[in-house]
Amino acid sequence: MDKIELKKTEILGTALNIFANKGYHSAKISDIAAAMNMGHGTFYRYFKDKLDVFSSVIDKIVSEILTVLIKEDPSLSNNLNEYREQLKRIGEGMFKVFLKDEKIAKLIFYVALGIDDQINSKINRSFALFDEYTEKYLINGEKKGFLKQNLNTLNLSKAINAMIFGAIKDTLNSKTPEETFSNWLESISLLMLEGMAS
Amino acid sequence: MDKIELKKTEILGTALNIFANKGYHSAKISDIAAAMNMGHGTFYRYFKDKLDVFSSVIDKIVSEILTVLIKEDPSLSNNLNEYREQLKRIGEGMFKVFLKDEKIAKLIFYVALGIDDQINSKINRSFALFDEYTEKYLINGEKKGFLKQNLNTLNLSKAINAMIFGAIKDTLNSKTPEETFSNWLESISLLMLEGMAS
Amino acid sequence: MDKIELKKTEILGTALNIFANKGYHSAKISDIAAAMNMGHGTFYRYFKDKLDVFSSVIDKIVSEILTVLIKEDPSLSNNLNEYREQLKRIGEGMFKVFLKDEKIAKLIFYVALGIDDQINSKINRSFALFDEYTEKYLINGEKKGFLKQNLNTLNLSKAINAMIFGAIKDTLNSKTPEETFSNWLESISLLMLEGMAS
Amino acid sequence: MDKIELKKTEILGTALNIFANKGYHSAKISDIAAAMNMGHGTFYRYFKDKLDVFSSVIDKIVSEILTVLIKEDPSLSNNLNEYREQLKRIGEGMFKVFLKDEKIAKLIFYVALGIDDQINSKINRSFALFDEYTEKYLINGEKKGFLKQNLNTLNLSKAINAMIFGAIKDTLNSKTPEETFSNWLESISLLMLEGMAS
DNA sequence: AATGAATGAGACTTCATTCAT
DNA sequence: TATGAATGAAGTCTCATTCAT
Repeated sequence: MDKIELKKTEILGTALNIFANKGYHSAKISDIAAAMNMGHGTFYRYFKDKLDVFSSVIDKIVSEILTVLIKEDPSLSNNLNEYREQLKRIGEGMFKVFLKDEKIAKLIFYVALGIDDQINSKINRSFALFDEYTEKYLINGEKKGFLKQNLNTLNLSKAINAMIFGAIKDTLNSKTPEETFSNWLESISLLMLEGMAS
Repeated sequence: MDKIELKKTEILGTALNIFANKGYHSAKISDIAAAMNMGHGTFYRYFKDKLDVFSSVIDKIVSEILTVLIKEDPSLSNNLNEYREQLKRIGEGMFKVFLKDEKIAKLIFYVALGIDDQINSKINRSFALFDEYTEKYLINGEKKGFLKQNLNTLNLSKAINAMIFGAIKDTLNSKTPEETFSNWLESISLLMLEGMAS
Repeated sequence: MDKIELKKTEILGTALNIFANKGYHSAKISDIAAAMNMGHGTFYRYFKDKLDVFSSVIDKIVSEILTVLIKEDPSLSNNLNEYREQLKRIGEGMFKVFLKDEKIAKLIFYVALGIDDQINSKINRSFALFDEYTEKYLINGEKKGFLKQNLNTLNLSKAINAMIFGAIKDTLNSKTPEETFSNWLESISLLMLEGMAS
Repeated sequence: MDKIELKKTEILGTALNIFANKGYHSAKISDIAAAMNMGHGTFYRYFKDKLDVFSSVIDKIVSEILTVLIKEDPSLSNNLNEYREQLKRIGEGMFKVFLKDEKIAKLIFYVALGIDDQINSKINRSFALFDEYTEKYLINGEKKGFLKQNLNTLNLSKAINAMIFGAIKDTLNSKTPEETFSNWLESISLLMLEGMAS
């Protein structure tokens, strides 16, 4: 990574913080530059304009998340118990990515929405990727026989991810994030596997 | 409703459209005024400032949603089949509110986020109300015995609502909204009641 | 005085208060109308525009002051002692006019300045009248022999009036107006008659 | 003085002219910017807002006046003749400050009044300083014996300053300022020292 | 005669972006 | 390469004045 790439990365980190704290419109280029201890004109040597940094911040976040996601092999689990374990691991991974630095979740779930159509579809595409990935687990479970057959796997994946993202948003506002998230995981697990019917 | 109240309502409707189309920051007061065929100074006879209209738009939406929600009596269903029917009715109610005019969903789920702390907490409070309301159904099911006992009803309600809101957002982007939403409902229903485990 | 004249007078009184409290630019026509319990459109039936009321308020004040001034006959006093008495009476008259309703002084000495050239010259002309009137006393004193001969009466009148207006302004800001004003009168009297040289 | 300080000073000079010509409310930021041949956004790099420049203009004027005032030592004169000479010098100093650039007097005596409470008290405080300074001369004269004993020095100082400021205002409107001011000084001197009584 | 809804000119202020140094 | 002074488009809001009722 050359010097320029290095500086860009540094700016992205700073910008992420500022955007998460202030929102897109209230964050000023000069805020970012000031936080970097550089003249705000210098900013434009590294990014075309404000939307360019923001877009890059989103890119970086999405790719980080996908990196974590990909670590786990969807075809690993062979029975319900192993799947339960796997779910727990995935959940913990998500927790680490999103909540270790809550700025990331704030950006993806709040700040990035409604700024620009390009950003919108970028985020939608990422969520679609998440959905596809989750689906792989369901397909594995179907194949291995520990999940029901003929599930509408894509739809179910979307529903599961909706719960996961709900968990993350709720945890963001919680004063006891670890506990909150763990409660969510339990509920999600119950709904996914046994359902609530007696 | 007197003349002023009437005009305010009319402005609110127009503002909802403009905000949904352009987002909060890109929507100009003069856009709203132009769409109403009135001078932009006139706007300020009816609302204190930009945030005031926006806030009022949100209020109106939330109250409309709650009105629909309250129509259904949570203690109505006595067994799983009746509950399934009820779920379907609720889903269709939501569908009508949010998707009849997709602007409403766009505003609540995209535009309103991250503008202002007051707006944020207003929306959070509404979501909390939705959660409480959903919980009533679960408690009824527990009491009547067609749902498992000792469920963590609040957490489960949040998870269920996360799915419902996920359904709405997904449907917003869909080209065949009715079908999309109906698929979602089926998946939600499966997860809620039986789960996916074989 | 017909009905219209009556209403105009009433508005002038109200306007005087509002202008004195808020200053010319911060006082709104609607403030005046509201204080009169009338629609602000009605205002324009009685006065051409904002400057018109303000100008009329000034006119009214000036004419009131002149009325008080003229009451005293400059040629009344025949010796220094009578003149001293007369000075005291004049001072008390000023005190009554300006300080009974301190709004009047505030308007003339603060609010009215720098609004408009026409207003400026109107006020300057009034002050010139005061000067001329004061001069009559000096001329009388000269003639009667209790003042020095060959005084530059006009200049001295201006200087004396400057002190009197200084007294009024200072008294405006004082917490013990009566005492403050009486101290001023004493000093003015000393300077006018004996001077400070030992 | 660095570059920024230099530019601020330049703007202050321009602003003084514009405010004196148009008055506070009619003077637009864009007037100042145009007179400086700069974009009106540039103005805000140097001053927070309109009131900020105005306040700074006043500060500058007051400090200039005080500088002139302090030059003369109140304890310098030892007898009436020396005091007369001194009075003349002070008068000429004032004349130079205020009337060399009549804008200054216009601002202090007309424009600055009634804009803002902070400005008001700033100006009142300056006038109080003038009074205190004038009082020092009287006290010196009392001590040296060429003025009467037991004078109410503060009150007399206020009265004297009122005459001086009256002189300045009158001179502002005069077509022969030097002559007008010199006439005033003579009258003031007469009143201060001998009085008019025969 | 009285009203007050409507108007829009006009002023302030912000901040992304440019560019000369 | 870095800077930060300069810019001006753009948007919010106010309020004197008009005019239809």
